[in-house]
Amino acid sequence: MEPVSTRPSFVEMEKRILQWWHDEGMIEKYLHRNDASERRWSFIDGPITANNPMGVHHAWGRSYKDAYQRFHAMLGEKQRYQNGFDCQGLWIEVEVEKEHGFTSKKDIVEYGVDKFVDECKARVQRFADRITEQSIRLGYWMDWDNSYYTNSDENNYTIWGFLKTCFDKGYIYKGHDVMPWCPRCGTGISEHEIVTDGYREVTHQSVYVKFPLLERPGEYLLVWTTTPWTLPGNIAAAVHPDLTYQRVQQDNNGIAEVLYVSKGAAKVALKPGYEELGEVKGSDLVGLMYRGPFDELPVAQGIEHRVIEWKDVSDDEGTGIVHIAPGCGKEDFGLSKQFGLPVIAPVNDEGVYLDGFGALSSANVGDTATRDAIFEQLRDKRFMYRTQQYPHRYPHCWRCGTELIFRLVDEWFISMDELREQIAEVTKQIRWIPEFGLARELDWLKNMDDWMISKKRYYGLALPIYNCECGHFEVIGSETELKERAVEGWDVFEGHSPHKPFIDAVKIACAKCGAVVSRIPDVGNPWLDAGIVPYATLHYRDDKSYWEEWFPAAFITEAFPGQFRNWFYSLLTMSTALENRPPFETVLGHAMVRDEHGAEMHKSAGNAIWFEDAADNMGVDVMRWLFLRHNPANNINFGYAQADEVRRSFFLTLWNTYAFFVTYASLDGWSPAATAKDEEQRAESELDRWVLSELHQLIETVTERLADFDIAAAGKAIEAFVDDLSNWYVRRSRRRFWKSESDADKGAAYATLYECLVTVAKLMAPFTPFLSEEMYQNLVVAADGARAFSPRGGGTSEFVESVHLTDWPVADPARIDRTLSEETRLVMRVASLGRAARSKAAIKVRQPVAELFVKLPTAAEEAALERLAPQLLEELNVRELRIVRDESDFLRFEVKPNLKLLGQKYGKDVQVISRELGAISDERRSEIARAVGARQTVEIAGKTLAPDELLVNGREKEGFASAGENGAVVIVSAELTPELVREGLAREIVHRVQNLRKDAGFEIADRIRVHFTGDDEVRAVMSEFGEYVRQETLAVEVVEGNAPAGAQVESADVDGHAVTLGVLRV
RNA sequence: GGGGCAUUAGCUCAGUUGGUUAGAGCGCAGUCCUGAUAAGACUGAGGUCUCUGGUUCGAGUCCAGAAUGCCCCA
Repeated sequence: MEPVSTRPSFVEMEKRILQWWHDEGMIEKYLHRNDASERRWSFIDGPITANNPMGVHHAWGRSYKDAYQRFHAMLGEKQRYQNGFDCQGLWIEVEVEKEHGFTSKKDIVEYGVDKFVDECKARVQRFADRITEQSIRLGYWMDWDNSYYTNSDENNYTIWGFLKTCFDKGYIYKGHDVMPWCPRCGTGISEHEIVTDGYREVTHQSVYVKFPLLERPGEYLLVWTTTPWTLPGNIAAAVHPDLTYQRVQQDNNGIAEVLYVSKGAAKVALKPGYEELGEVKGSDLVGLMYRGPFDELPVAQGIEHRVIEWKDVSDDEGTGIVHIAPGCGKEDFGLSKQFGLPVIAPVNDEGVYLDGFGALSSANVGDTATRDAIFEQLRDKRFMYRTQQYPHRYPHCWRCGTELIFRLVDEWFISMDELREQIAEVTKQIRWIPEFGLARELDWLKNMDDWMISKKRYYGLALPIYNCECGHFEVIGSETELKERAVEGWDVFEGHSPHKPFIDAVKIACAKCGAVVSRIPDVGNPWLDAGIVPYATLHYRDDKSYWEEWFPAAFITEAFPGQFRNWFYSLLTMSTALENRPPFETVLGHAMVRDEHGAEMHKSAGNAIWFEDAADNMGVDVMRWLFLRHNPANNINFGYAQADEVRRSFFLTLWNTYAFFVTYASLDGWSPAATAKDEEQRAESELDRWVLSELHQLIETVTERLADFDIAAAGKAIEAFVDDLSNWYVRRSRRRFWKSESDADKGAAYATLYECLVTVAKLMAPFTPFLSEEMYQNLVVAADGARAFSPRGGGTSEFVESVHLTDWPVADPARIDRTLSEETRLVMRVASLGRAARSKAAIKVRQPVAELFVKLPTAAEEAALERLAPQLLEELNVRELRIVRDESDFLRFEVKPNLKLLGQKYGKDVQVISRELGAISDERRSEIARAVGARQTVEIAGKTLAPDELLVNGREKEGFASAGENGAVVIVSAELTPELVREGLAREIVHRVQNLRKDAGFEIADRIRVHFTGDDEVRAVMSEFGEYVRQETLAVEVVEGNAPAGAQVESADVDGHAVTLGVLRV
């Protein structure tokens, strides 16, 4: 074994191991270790967007992906290890547009769609390569040469097949509707994309407008809108028929005007100073005709404006009279169909007014100048009432940030009418972690609209929809079908991927009228690309038996914000339509990464942590541990402070235990080959038996928690074990390792600690692949123990060169002794109380005390403590343990009602019993305590109480240093004899000599000579305990007198005695 | 506007079917332990368990309402 530094650099270690893995082809060996296995575990990777480098938030999900796959690999299950990249869609187009400084779709067309699409593909490849590198640095072991790309032909054609199935079932239709639209990107944005990512708080200049009533000169409807650009599209005004409206009179520059406004809105909407003339019902206004604000425009000729009724009108904001522009709002469009209203669609796909809008034509609705021009016109035409700054949440394009508009368009949809229920049924067959995921998904399914699958863009799935002018449309389901149906352009397309522009060269003949039909120019919604993955990557089209073998996925995991309506939704929808089966059995969702103070990470805020920086500063094992031990349902506060906490309190604790082992085992020339003969001996050590019991319980727990997708609990169990191992097992066993003779007990200690360390390395391999490998290489491979060691003590036949090629540890029930675990827990608790008692008595632990008195609630605990007394006495530096059974001079008693039992039995009389017990005398209390101890009944407040209906606790009396909890009381005798004081002084001197050795930089095995001077007491101590000091400090002799030159010397006051100590290496 | 979740120490969070003195980690103060330990132990300071009402012998826990925050859907 190589020496182990106690000042490790985990980052350097990771880089060294990464290189070693690479040199040895270790990933390949891992990927194929279970090729011959009959057992399968199917994980499907949700494609990561190959549009930017990977961030630390991706590292969270990828830590889960890697850890669970590693776990199942160690279980011997065959896997596919296929990573995926999401490679098509608007997000990539937007970035490529930015690179070129494009501002609109026209720029793309001028540049050339073919070149543009090629650049999108190139960008995707660039970032896929980058993410691959980063993932490898994370220790993520995947079949990197076999990653899937959603822009692949297979992925696209499999979606074609899905769309064809939908078409055959009659789900596909062309919709004519008002949809959210991004004027910059020139495409519709589906509601799936808006809901969370899209809404932002903005302030708009809203406007109150007067619509003059035709039949009532001088009277006006007051309407309000936050989108003034829609006013030229106004057709109607809607009121709630049951709402009360006020007629008010107000002076406008000397002219009295009568305004209609809902009663509830009047105060907020109206300018101050008006006279109430009366009230009318909304239904009274219905049917009134008014003059529109832009009636002079060519497009408005012949349009009549009237008041309609609409139950959704409220007067919470605005005026209670709603401006209706059917070409500019979803509900408005619905009303136009209901009332047979005409529709004016004012803008083109760039948000620019069409011809026929007078001075507004060619103006962009996104410009404030356009808005101001509209306001100016309203003032000129005396329609303006007033404007008002209005803050509200408004949808924006989730990719480019432009404010969306609502626009009448033709888009293609998958109808959810029939699918909705089926998807819900499929969804219920899946295990959702956290559990609320199921409800969340079902809620989405219940409320979602039809799936808008078209996008008027360039780089994406070519929707295989062929829409003939005769009204007939068809969906092509595969490349072969397209070839068969092609009537022209196949030669142009052949050899290209099914992307624009080449795919568009292919035309088919209309099945109905025979006309030559082009593909619709639209591309597909990118979630189609990701949702088809369980089919496309598993050879659904060309190898059904392979597909059946791996479908459905046992497990998927992603960050859940957004995915309920994105990836999870598209997976469920597509699989339901194709096979009516769940595409995955279990889904683990995790929350978001925040900065170390809980704030959202933003590039602009400067609090984002780059993956590479985190890897180079905290190390990826620490990063993985941070993520994996966290409750996935909660956001994680991620930063260097948290990382350092993990590194110090967990990694270093484990590492130092490991370093301790290697140091002493090397010193003693211990080898794991000796394990077998140590086996018998260690059965005799309570400590060995205990820690092995804990270890095998740990194996059980970690195995079970990982199998149940609860890796955080597994991680916390490992942390707890490492803490016990270091702070109890090693601490209590230290002298066994340290003693100079190499006896059987020492061998047992080495064998035990060795088994613990090697097993923990394996259990941690899915979490911290680097640290585990480092420990395994040194403990097992370097020690040539791979052949000789197995946890069971026998020899293994095969040399296993990496921890990641080993089998998962199996718990040995024979090793588990739960009673011993509990008993040791009791000793630890009593030790803790003992330290507290010492602390109260102000007697430091180095000072021996004569007696420790312990009162325990049960006889079983008393027996256990007596049996394990050596551990306790040594830990607390006490000569004798005295179990206190009856009330004694040290104790007084507390007697309390057992409310849980008494409450159920006596109801409100428990108050009487409680009062009575609180008021009894000390003598009576002692009597009761004795009676309860003897299992006798007790009379309280006229009730006969069973012993278990009272709780008796011992408490210390005044004047004794003690501590207690849960019925256990621990007292130390504070009386120190001169002999004890001298021994304490001897121990103090030993401690100081040890520190001098350390300060002098001596090796652990170095022999020294100790020189001392001091007063009579010191001299007496040295004559009595000199041999003890010598042995403890590895001194060849302890001599009185000043140390020679070159010695490490310290003069100090030790417990009131001036002492000078010097140490010299011999 | 509708629905869901949350609110516990300075910060981040646990808290079992309602039960006796509400916990942990970090941070703070002091003491101690240590030839593996940059770790650890003990003690202390720090809580109107968001508020109001109700059910109950008894509420951090159950119910209703309010406030605040987050999420989902309009």
